[in-house]
Amino acid sequence: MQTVVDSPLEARPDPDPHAYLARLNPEQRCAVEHGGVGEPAGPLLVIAGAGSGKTNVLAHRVAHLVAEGADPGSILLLTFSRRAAEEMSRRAERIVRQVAVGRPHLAGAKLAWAGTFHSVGARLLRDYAPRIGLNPAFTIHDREDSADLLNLARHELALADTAKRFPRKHTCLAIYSAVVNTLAPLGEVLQKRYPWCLDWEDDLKRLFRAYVEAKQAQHVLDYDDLLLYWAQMAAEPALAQEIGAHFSHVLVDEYQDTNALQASIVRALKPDGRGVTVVGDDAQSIYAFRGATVKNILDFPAQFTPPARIVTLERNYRSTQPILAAANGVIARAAEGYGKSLWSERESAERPQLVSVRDETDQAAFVVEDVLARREAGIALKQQAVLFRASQHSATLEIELTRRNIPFVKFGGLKFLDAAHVKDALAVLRWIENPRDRVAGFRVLQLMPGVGPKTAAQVLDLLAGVQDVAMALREVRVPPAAAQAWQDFLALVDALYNRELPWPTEFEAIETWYAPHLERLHGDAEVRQGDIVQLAQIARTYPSRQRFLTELTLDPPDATSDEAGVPLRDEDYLILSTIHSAKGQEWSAVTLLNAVDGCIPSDLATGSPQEIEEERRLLYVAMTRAKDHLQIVVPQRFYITQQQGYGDRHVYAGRTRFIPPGMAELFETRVWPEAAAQPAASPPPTEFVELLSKMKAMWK
DNA sequence: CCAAGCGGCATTTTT
DNA sequence: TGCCGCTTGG
Repeated sequence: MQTVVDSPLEARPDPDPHAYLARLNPEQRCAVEHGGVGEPAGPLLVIAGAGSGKTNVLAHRVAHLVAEGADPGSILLLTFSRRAAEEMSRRAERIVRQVAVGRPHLAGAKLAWAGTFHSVGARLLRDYAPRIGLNPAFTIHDREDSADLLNLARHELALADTAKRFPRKHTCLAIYSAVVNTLAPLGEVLQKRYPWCLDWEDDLKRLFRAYVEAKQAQHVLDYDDLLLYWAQMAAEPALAQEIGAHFSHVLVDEYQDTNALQASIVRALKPDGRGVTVVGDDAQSIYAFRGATVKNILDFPAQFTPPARIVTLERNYRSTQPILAAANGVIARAAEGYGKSLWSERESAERPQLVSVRDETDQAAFVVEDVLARREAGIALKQQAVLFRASQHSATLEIELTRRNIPFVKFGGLKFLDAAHVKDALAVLRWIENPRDRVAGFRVLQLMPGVGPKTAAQVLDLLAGVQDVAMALREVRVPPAAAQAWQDFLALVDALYNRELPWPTEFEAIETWYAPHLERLHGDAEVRQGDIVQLAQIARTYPSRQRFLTELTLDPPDATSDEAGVPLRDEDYLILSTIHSAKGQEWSAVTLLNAVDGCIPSDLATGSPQEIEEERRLLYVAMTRAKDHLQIVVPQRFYITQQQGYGDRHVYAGRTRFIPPGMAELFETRVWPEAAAQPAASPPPTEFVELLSKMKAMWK
């Protein structure tokens, strides 16, 4: 941890130690300088419209705090994604370096605590584990693992075979997670969001209790635990003081997307709000489904006495004025929210386009044509993004891009870590790391032929509480069919436990062991083997097994591309992204797919007025990603899959309700393909082209 | 006790 | 349509 000497600054006069402040506009500067020198100032809320230089302001504020004497090691910067944390740290550190001229103690300042709520939570919990009765080597379960563990508990409680259908594992987990993240009682959550599960309230309670016990017995934490334990820890008088004092300043980005639990953490760290800065935009709140609540940002100022200071940033540096006008039009029709109108000095004659196409096939063709045209005009593919509401909506386009050999990278949606074979390989590693992890063990054991759930459970029971796992495994009797595979497995376990292979080598041993199983279990073993190789490559970039497992779970690779492996950095590729994953980003040109009712708003989200409002904000977020060019594509015919009443279904859907006819003048409307030009009145050209001989010449 | 085959059902966004 | 989970055959 870097410490800044808290002594009077160098006597040598600096030309202008605050030159970095000159780059900011008055409101930004207000936010950056809030509080001045000395004791941490009172709470600050920055309402930062889209593209208003929010990242820049936050980075400048951090740098300013450091320049004014704050210890960079005691600044806590909480962001929404790791990407955002890295970007923010990079910028802040760069500004600090500029300030550091003549002040050597600032030169190497590093932000020690920048990350997502979850990753910071994980780090703190490992540090404090011994003091709260947690095993510091705990492993972290992702959503799938959590659901699996919940499922094991569900079966043990015999809730699976009730006459009426008990909620499925993912539903159970969603309910559990909602309760934890919203800090609301189970009954209320069921009433509001899962009314069809109301009958099961008591059984769910039993289930969740068993789930919590299982996690504790197995030294496992799920995503929610990282926040929950942190919140509990920070609220415990014995620890609150200490943890709170550890951080002189707490800055939270994207505050509109935090949930009640996260807000409680911030409150617990800094009960009087001194040193707290939160930044967000209520118009961009799009994570209610994850328990986020706009209330957090709306109620923030009044939580404190005196209330938090509010600074609003409305000047947009990103988009052209016509794009902003259209986006403002969408959000102005919202039912509620801070009235706020972005403005920009970036004039342009080009209005955003509403492009009407026949169906999704045409939509894909249009996008490809247009993207290529823009690239010809000098806008690199990387500067162009195609956005959509749901991950699968890009399927048709992905096929077309692949067919036309246009490289792309897709953000959002699941993928890599959810593939069965990737999970298999990781499960081995996780089980070695934490032999009590039943989900991991259960999965690994069943990889062997002849071993099913029953045998696996028996083995795990046998291992429970045993000190020397490798030894205990030797005592296990397995069905004859598993004999050979079992020997190989024991050899692997021995190698991993006793010989203590250095870290990345460990993974190679697993790779070798897994290969034959992969071959046997999957038809397309070769493709999957490629993923394992890629996983091994990723593994190599981490310093230890624990870091690898933790960080992979908390920050899974979020991009997938058409080829195995992400294209090289210097290559040019088109960006495909869900709107959610596009948050905080910007591109020169943005194309939004499927702007039809049923898609935005999603048919699945039209239950309550609040849900519909969130869909509106989603559209707003998508539109405000564009700097220079914005196109909104409206297919006339929309293909629906995965809906009741199966089979191919085309739905004739209208344009999204968020762009009603009254807004037409804000857009340029366009139809693609253009109506065919009049059939040529002139006679067809008579010139004869000799192609045939060329064909032959190719093979000469 | 395992693996394969069959029927029922669902929905999206992610740390 | 494809996943999940249950039933049946070995």
